Amino acid sequence: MFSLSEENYLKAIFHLQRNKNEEVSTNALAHEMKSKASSVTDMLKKMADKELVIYKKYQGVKLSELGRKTALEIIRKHRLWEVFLVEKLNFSWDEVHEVAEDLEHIKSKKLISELDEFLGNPKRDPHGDPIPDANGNFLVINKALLNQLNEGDEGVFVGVKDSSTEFLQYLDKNNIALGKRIQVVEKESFDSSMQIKIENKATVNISKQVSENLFIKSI
Amino acid sequence: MFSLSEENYLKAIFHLQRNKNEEVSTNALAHEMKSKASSVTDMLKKMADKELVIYKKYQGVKLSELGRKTALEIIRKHRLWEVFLVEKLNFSWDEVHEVAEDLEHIKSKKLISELDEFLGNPKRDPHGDPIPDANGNFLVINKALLNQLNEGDEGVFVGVKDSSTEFLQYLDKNNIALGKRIQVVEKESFDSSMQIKIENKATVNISKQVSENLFIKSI
DNA sequence: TAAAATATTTAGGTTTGCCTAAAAATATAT
DNA sequence: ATATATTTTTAGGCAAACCTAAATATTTTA
Ligand SMILES: [Mn+2]
Ligand SMILES: [Mn+2]
Ligand SMILES: [Mn+2]
Ligand SMILES: [Mn+2]
Repeated sequence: MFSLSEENYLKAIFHLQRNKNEEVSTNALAHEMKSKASSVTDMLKKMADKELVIYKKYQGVKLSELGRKTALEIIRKHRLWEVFLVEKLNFSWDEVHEVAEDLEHIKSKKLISELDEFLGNPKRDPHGDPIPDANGNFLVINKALLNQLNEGDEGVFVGVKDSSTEFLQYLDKNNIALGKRIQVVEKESFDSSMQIKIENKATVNISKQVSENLFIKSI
Repeated sequence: MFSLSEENYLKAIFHLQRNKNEEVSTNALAHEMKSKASSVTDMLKKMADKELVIYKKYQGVKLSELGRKTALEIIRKHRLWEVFLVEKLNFSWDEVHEVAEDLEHIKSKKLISELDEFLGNPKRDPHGDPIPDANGNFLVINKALLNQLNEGDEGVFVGVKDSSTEFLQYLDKNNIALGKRIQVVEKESFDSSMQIKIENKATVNISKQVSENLFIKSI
């Protein structure tokens, strides 16, 4: 249906749009795609012709309904494969992204619906991100970034914003795993670092860079 | 490492070479790749530069050691994915080929070694073809095509030569499945058709086209 | 063994998805 | 409001993997 490159553009635009309906800039997209602005302009013209995106010169781009639907299909596949790799093939959560990046482009309706069922219709991937169903619907959970909580607040760690290998390995090392209960013990206004308690046991000090990449669901 | 197209060429050359060390002709390869002779000549020059093949103008082509090793890696992946699809995702043996054709190009050492283990290190794929191990070694079984047997001979059905959807579905319909014992009841010299007995029960009449595509291991 | 048939290669294009450099539009600062 | 900086687009190219048509080699046949 669509080329590998088109699919990757769709995903990138989707992620840059976030929930909002905002336009995405050529430069932002070039950065996300690790490519050049001129290449992006090229591609956006082609994708607009195919009605995958709404693009107006100098005005940025957003996904059309078709584009959004297609992006969600790819994200569904990406996240299902990540679950497969972790649950069935002993991958750790910091190893799955690269491989899923390729697997997400395999085109077979049956493959993905059977995989979904084989995995027990999981609702979230190993990083806590929601897995869209076959119609593109997914659960939006009420979560906040840890750095927005106040002293004494507590909640459950439900997702990461940054899912780079380095960050995930840092979390492993500090025993910060999905599903664990986290309490803000102290906030240092000077550098925005935080002291947190994990599962009422270990107390760790984390930098602003860490706390602004952890999603917490309040309880 | 190598492009999707290069990998498909390697596999095609491997299959056309069969066990023999014979040269493969440009035309044969074009036919196998569903492409044109001129495109094949183009590609062979590039692949020879990369030392994947040994190619001499007008003389045909064969795989280098590197080419053979790489081809076997792709075949290993193809067949492991086929097993996965049949054993874990409820695909039937006539549905797996197309999807495996794409999955075989995913590049991850860990993925394939873990998949192998997850599947219990299978030795054959759903069509009876041997699965090479990580070093490219595989079992060669002593088998013959059914049409080469004589009246009264018997053996076990261990593989198909033609693995097209149509042929596999024909076999399903006639209850001819891998592992079943087959006995030649009668051979019609006129049209080379055969009457065979399956598991000492059903007697079926099969055409030459069928019998020359079934591999039998004598017992 | 020479003509005819067939197979293979070369020449010259196309499309996709990239690139650099230059031009044009938009945004920011004075 | 104008000058400057930044962003975006256009122009012109490139490599991969195809294609058709024409040229050349090889094989077959008479
Ligand atoms: Mn991708
Ligand atoms: Mn993920
Ligand atoms: Mn393939
Ligand atoms: Mn097979």
